[in-house]
Amino acid sequence: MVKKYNIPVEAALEVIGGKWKVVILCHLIKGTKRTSELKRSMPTITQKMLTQQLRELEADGVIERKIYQQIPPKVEYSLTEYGWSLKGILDSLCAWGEKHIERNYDDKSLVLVEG
Amino acid sequence: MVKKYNIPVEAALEVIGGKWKVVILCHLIKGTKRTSELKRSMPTITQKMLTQQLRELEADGVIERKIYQQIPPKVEYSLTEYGWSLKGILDSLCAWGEKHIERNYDDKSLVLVEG
DNA sequence: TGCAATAGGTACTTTAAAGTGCCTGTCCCC
DNA sequence: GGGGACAGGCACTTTAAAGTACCTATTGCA
Repeated sequence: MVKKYNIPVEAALEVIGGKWKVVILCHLIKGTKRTSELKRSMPTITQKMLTQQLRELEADGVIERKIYQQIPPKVEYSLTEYGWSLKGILDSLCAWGEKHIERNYDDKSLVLVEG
Repeated sequence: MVKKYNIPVEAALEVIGGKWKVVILCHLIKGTKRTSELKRSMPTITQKMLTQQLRELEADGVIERKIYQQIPPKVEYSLTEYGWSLKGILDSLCAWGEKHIERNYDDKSLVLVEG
């Protein structure tokens, strides 16, 4: 039985919905990142959630995982060509988030960590 | 204590995140809608979730609630000016969802209800 | 007279998302 | 030889999101 959508946008939400995926993609849009770099960029994500979300994004074809056969392990994540088709959405979301903060808080350093 | 964001896009997700808000906004972008119209457009949402999400969107200033003092009750929802600043994001999300379905399914009528 | 339509409210329960804690293995450095 | 960096896996638990069920009120209509 195939998943049914009442409106096509639900298909997009299935790929980038949830608490972390958009954030991860916003980091990867700035360039290829190692697992540990991503983790440092997202201090509150757990190792498990990071791996899980990366796996799902990979399964949906929007990111790519490159393993370097070395010790200690090195794994890099980057957007696929298909993932780059999300760039417009991600850029707009980031910009809107900034404007939203400016609109709602006089001093945005109050809401942005290390801001 | 104020909520802290590690990256501004998190502020956007707080407003339009979750299972229903983007879908609701995608309907309202087509024009003002009554509660019952929204409900009919989203057959699987429950009355409670619809009301709850509408209240939150209203509290965030992206939609407006207009009550007509009549019996039976009539309530209309529409985007506020601030809500319209989301138009670009919503349009792109809808378009991406459509392309994603076309990319992943040969026959999109299989995944779109009443499609 | 009894039901449908309208737009909810509220208490409770379920389920899915997210988080915790502990485990692997190898190499380098102190 | 103990600890950290690296990239996870796995079992379990917690919490937040979502869903169910039942309640309000008024009017018109069959």
